Amino acid sequence: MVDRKSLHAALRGSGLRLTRQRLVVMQVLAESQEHLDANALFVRVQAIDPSISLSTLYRTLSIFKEIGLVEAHQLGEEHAHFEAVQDNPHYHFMCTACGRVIEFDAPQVREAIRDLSRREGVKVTTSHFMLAGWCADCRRQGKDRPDAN
Amino acid sequence: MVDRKSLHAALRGSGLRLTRQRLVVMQVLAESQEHLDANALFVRVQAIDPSISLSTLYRTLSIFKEIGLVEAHQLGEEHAHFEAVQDNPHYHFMCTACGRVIEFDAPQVREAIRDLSRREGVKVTTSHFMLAGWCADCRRQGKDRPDAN
DNA sequence: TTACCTGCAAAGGGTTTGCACTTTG
DNA sequence: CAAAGTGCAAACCCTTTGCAGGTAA
Repeated sequence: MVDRKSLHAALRGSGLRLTRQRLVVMQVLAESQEHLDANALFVRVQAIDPSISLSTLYRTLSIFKEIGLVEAHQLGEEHAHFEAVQDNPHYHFMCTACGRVIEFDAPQVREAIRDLSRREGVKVTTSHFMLAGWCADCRRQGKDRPDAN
Repeated sequence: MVDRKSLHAALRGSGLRLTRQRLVVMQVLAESQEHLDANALFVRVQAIDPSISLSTLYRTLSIFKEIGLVEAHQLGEEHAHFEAVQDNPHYHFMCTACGRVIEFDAPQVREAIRDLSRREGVKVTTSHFMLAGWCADCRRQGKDRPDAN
């Protein structure tokens, strides 16, 4: 979803236009494997085109979210982080000591969704599964045992 | 955790005091089965004691969260909602059409956490699993098929 | 008595919006 | 050309904080 053509198509489908600004935002999203917040994205966007404003970034992210091109996460109870949508569903673990994010897949989550859908008759369209704790490195350094200091 | 005594004990354990305000907040939390945001809690708190301020409510929620008496959730990408901690872990489904929240348990989630911990060597301390979509009622009313209108 | 806690009002920080101008299709 | 999009600055909203006066233990 980096190329101009498919982005153009995705937007046109909702009566939206492809602008220079939206192309830049999508490019930045596609290039960032990390999960960036609006500010971090803004820095990268401005590196490409300093004339693009923060409001436009927010408006663009909101639109991309609506048409399913990006997802927003609330990592570690903080403010929103954004990520370009990928093929395989995946989830996040965040280390509360060092901030590292581990992406992982969990087929059990899909099972749980199927169970609930069957039991309650609901139709699930969005799922968030987010873990936090200590990563292996920080545990090794004893950061999970504050008493040991 | 409604009674004065155990709340007092829980607070004392962290060098905190039991005040009139904290007792009222805990009472409101314990009485609300729903998941209320700070404002909704504030209304109920004020119904009991109009002199309690919003800042105190926030400070109290923050303290209760720290000592593990309440949990905060980000339902439907909105702002924080609070809930008194219960015995059995449970998760939430929110209907995007009518706002109804269904609580459910999902043992698979615990499996997924075990898997990740084993695979990555992490220690999970917090887990959020949140689903959204259409509830059975709203599906019946065709709200999941906007095209059908 | 002395930390700790409170209410108030003001500040904070991320996000949204009104407006006049520009640009896409 | 009409409708949609943009930059700017101000507004918004939820939440946090400084402070001077209370209050639990």
